[in-house]
Amino acid sequence: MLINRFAHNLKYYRKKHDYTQQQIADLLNISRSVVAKWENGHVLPDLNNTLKLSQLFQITLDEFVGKTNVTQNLLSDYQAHYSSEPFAEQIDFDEESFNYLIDFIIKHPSLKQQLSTYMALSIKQQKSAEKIFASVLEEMRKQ
Amino acid sequence: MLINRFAHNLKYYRKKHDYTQQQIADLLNISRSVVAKWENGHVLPDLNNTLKLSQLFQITLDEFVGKTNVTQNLLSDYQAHYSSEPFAEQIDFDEESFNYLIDFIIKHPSLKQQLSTYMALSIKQQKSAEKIFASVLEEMRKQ
DNA sequence: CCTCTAATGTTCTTTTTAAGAACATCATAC
DNA sequence: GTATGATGTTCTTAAAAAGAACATTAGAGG
Repeated sequence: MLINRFAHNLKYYRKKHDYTQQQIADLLNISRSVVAKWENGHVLPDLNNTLKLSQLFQITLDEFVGKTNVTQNLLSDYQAHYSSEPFAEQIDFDEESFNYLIDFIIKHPSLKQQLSTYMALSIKQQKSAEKIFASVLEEMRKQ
Repeated sequence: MLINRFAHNLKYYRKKHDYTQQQIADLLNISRSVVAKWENGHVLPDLNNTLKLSQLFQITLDEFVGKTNVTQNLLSDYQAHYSSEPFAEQIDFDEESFNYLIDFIIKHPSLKQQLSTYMALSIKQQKSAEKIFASVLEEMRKQ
């Protein structure tokens, strides 16, 4: 979902450059609450402001909206490693979403931490946890 | 002016691909006259439609809006994006565990599916889900 | 622990801008 | 010249975002 990807990326790059929302708002001559709504996925900005933000952060628009496969070089390493079946086909088939997944995790340290915790659990615990996650996610997906 | 550059580029690429305005409109599920207004610099499209157009024409968003200095090497982009703290150190120091994480996800399709579901939630829902996951994982880690 | 302040998130109203329908014009083939 | 497909414009409506005000959170310092 574009609005989510944009929200994540805006927040990520803003913090990376150590700006407050107010500072961004001042630079764009808009209200600070608008920046908050962009970052929380409530609204999308117009093209003008999107372009200005990309220039401010010195990233491409494609990166900003999560279009470019910025992790492609990393992924090609894994493709080489997993060139035998059946995983090669899996990667090829889901390449787009898989890239996004990697990028997402890189930008969400807390998620990465949770995944690390999850991986450190026993298999049995992992299965239990997975059932819980599945239920939670399914209920939320329905809303 | 962005609106002019966009207009010019849209018309150029549409004709290059031999589409009519009606065909573009059909692909985007919008009125044909809207495409005309985009092409004549009366209005700018939203980000969703801009992205769809760039994908349809297989051009970058940056080219579409006429943004300059877009030709960076993909690898250097990747390194630049992740080279500053705290993520550079994280990648450097945790590269092994990051590799393991990727490896783990590839080998657990159900986990990957759940992550995809998670990423498709709204930002608000993601935050709620994350709190639940954190609690569950913390309790399990203690056992 | 509490307090304070800066920073951020949300809601409701207003504003702005774009979408759409209808009409007008242009381009091209015959 | 006509006909038709394609495109351009105008006016109204709709949709989405902006903004102001309020609410909540995060973190520093005592």
